[in-house]
Amino acid sequence: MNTLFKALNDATRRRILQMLQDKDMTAGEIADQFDISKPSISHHLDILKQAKLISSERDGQFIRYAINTTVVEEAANWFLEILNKSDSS
Amino acid sequence: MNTLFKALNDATRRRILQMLQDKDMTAGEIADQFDISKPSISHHLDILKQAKLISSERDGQFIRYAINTTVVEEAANWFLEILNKSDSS
DNA sequence: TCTCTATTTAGATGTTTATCTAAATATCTA
DNA sequence: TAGATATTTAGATAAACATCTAAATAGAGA
Repeated sequence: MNTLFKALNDATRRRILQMLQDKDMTAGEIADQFDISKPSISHHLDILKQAKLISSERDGQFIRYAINTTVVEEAANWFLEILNKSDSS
Repeated sequence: MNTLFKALNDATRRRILQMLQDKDMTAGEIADQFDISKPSISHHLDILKQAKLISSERDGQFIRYAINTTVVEEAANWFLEILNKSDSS
C-alpha cells in the first residue's frame, strides 16, 4: 500500500496512468505529452512500476508501457472496504 | 485530487482513517493509538481534514473526529473509472 | 563497426514533508 | 478565577522527493 499511494501522490504520474487507460505507449510517447525532461518521466515511470501500477516490455528500440489493472483494483477495494465498514454507507 | 492523494500518502493517516471507520474518536483517543507526539497527530488530522476525508466537531473539552464517506467514494470512483476505461477490465 | 535514436542512470539542487519540543488557546471544574 | 486537561500553533530539523543536466546503455540500420 505504501508504494501504491506514494506512486499516486503526483499529478504527472496520475496523468500517465490515465493516458495508459486508452492504449499502451512507449516511454518517448509518454514524455512527449509533458513539459518535463525525459529522465524525469523515466523516473516517474519507475515509481509507477515499483507500485506495479504499470508494466514494461522492450519492443526493439522502444520500451512499451501498459497499465496493470489488478493493482488498480486492489486500490479501489481499499476504498470500498472503508465505505462498507463505515456506518454511514 | 491533489490534497486527497497527498493525505492518503502516509501510513499513519491511512490507519487513522481505518480507525474512524468503526467509530468517531477524539484527537486524544486517536493519538493514544500511536507512538507519535500529539502535535504530530494533530498535524495529520489537519491534512486529512484539508482533504475533507474527515470532519471535526468540538464536544466540550474534546474535539471529535469522524470519517467523511463522500470523499472516500469519490476516490473509489477515480479508480473504478480507470478500470472501466481500460480494455483489459 | 559506426552512428543515430530511445531510454535509463548518476549526481546535484531546491522544495516538501514528518517529526519533535515549547508555547499558546480553549474548556472544564473546584 | 485558578489550575488541570485537551488540542493546536510555531518554529526547527532531518529525510524524502521532483526536477534538471550530463553521461551511460541498448538496439537499429547503413
